[in-house]
Amino acid sequence: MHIELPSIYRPATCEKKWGTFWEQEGLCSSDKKQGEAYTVLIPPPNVTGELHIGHALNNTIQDILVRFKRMQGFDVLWLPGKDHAGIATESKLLAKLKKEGINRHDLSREEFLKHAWGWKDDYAKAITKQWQRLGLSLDYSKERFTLDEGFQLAVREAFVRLYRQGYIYRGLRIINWDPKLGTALSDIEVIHRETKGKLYYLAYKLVDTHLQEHLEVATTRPETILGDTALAVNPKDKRYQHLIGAEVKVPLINRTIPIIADQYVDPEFGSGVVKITPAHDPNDFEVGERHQLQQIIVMDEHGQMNKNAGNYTGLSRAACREQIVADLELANYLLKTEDHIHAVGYSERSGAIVEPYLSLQWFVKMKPLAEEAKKVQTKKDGGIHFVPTRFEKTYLQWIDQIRDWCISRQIWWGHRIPAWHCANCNELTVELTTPERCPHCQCDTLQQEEDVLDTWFSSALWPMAVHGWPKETAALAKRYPSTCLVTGYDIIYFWVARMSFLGLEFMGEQPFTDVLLTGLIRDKHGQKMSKSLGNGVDPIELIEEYGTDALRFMLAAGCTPGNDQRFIRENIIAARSFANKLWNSARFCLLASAEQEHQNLSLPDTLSVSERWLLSKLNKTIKVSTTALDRYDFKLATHTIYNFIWHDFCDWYLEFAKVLLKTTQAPEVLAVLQYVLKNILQLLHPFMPFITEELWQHVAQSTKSIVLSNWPTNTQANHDIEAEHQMQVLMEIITEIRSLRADLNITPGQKLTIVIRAEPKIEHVLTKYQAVLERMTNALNLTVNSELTRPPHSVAIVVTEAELFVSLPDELNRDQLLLKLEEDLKRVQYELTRAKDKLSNQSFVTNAKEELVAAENQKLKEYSAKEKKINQRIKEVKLEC
RNA sequence: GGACGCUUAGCUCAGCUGGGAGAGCAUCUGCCUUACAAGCAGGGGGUCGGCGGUUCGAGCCCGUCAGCGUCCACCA
Repeated sequence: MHIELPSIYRPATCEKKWGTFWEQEGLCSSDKKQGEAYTVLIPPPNVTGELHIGHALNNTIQDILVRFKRMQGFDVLWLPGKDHAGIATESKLLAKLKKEGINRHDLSREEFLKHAWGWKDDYAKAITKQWQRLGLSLDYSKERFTLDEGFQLAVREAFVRLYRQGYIYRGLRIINWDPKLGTALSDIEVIHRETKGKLYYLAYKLVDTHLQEHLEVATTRPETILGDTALAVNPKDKRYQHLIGAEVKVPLINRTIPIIADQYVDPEFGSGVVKITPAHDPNDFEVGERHQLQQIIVMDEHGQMNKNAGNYTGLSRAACREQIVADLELANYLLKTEDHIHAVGYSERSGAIVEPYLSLQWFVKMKPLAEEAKKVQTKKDGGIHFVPTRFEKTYLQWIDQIRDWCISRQIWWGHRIPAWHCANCNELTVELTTPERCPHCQCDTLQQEEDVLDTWFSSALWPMAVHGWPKETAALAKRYPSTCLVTGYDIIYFWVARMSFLGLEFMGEQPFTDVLLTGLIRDKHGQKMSKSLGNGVDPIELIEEYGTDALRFMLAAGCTPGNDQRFIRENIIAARSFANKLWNSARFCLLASAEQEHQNLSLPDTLSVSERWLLSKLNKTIKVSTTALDRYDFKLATHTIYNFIWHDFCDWYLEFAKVLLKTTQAPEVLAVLQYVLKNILQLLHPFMPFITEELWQHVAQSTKSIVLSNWPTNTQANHDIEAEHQMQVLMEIITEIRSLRADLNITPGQKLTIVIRAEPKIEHVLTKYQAVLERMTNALNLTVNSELTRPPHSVAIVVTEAELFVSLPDELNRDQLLLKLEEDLKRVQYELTRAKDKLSNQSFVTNAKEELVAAENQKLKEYSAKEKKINQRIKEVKLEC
């Protein structure tokens, strides 16, 4: 086999090739293999736009797991899909249409949906392309969409069942209203931000002025006085007890409202008097219910004041506030204003200030679902395994203060609610399929509910619906629950909890075993990436600049589950360097064996020290990285593999190999090179799929693709203590000599003459590796013998089981010889004292673990020996002088 | 008002159940050594946020304070 590899790895040349290869060969399709099921469902990205770096992280993590498990022999399914993302998509699409001069009001529902599906197709395609560029080994044949036919069935089924269970109801409640988009929102779609506002103190005049002139009432939303139907005080508040039951006039409009007493009022806050606006505040709504107060809605669905607002009809919320404040001031109703910081709710999607709004909506009663989930979660060994575990608390916390979920949305892009209103008898019918006649009055004037469902309602069914639920499919039996869900901690409430609730309700089992939470990717200053700040990074741009494998490796190496990660460009550059390093180490191996018949070489039964050492290190690497991956410790896994490849393999072994390949040891070196390279490629493959596949094709003939190869296991030599020790001695000698060179400014051009006096047990190793030692220390005439004595004018270095005597060029001052020895002595003595101190501490000896005490004793022995030798050398040098 | 996280080398971060402070990048010195200058070799750099406690022994456990950050919560 003839090999031509360029000396720099160029990602672009092989990324495209292997992506299509995997797909065409069906290497990533599921259900082809025997073996335990390993199922991962991609969190379906919204079809609102293209993927960002956060997706790249999340998807890379899944791909790593899935490739790893596939190689381990699991029957892996990684299922792709996309989310229709109701409000998000609809608002983006509307903006786009507006730009094109198309007004939503000119469109029929059908026409709009046609546009929406067109939009969906465009973005779905773009996203798939991005997935492929990231090298994701999804089973593309199984892709789902949260609005596809199967989902339509599943959503209806879920809705109807919940309705019949009494868990879904329709009711007039205060909900979060987005006046910009004209739809209701759930509580968690509202983002609360501390906002500077004003607290207005208003005077409400009493009807019976004998009692008191007026009451002072504080409000942050003065425009809502138009909907006031009472003032409330705390029943225990002595200041106001005599006023309970009295009446006041609403400023400006002079409507008479009562003063009521309710526990809800905190006497400590403000004046202890609260205005009650049941139609525009959730708390007031509840107070209103308790006291049967009238509910006056003063705004329409666009946030404009409606006809109940009298003179203010037609004004926007903001304009109305301004006007009312001015009028109040003019009429002396405004006692004072104070600056006030309070939490204002903004719509997650439109950014509009959310209006608490009385409205007829559909809800899911969450308590019973949440309680079941809590029961399961708090059972010993039960529930979802969160990684990191602290997020279990987050999940339970939400459960404990759960409130009903408003699921109806006044938009078009989504699952239409399967409910029909009868124009004749006014009854409501909830059915799986469109009823022909009203079951109540038999008329045929049924009208389907206009509202659609919250996107997250269908997303909540993801783990079931993708496998065909409500049908009892084989896939469902095999793939539910899925093994691991990888998602951001920011959607635990939106998604994870709701999947869990509905999964338990419909399947009786949690939808996933593990939930791995990833964090956000922030910019280098720790700022959240956002479009408005312009500090985001495009994964595709990174891929083009550094390659997919570098991006993936960087992401994995920087990932600590549950924690945010900063994007540091230097890190991806380092990852690219690593890819290049790997590339060149493979080149070395291939070039070395190019002259040989390049077959799959088998490892000889007996190996030399350096080879045994390398395999021992490899086995440790396999062991550590395998368990790390099983524990979702991507940092440890990447770090371990990186370290093995760069330092053990490249820095040490390949340098040894350069010499050994010219000796009789060559055949075993070649076999080991090939064996280790293959293992390296496999270990790295989940992280860097493209480069490893490319190189695999050059190295191995055994399998068609590295994807199909078996994950390395520890079958070869296990932890080889003897070889590790002997290699350690060789490395120590080399490092010491190099260090000496640098310390004494001996240029590489100057060859050294070195004499090594070795203890008998290591002598044969040093002899065997004499040529290696010579090359790596740039020495001439390196002699190994147990009988050698120190030549004059040489530096002595005492290492484990050997002494080195390095003859120095004449011009070097003899004092430097002494200096070196004395420094060594100091170091050794420091270690000695340390060990002695520890061992003389009786408490340490009795309390510490046995191994620790033994280790200290061992040190004491070794360093004593070294100290003796060094002192001996010092004496000799001094005599010479 | 609750809950949680972070604070370790100039930068970004690891440090598993307590037993001698680590990596990558950056920096300094010397090398274009026949895989790789996106490289090689050799260095320097940290009172692990402060204080107190437990322990023979604390980056790690407990308490407390400070700074930064996130989530949740109806306080007008």
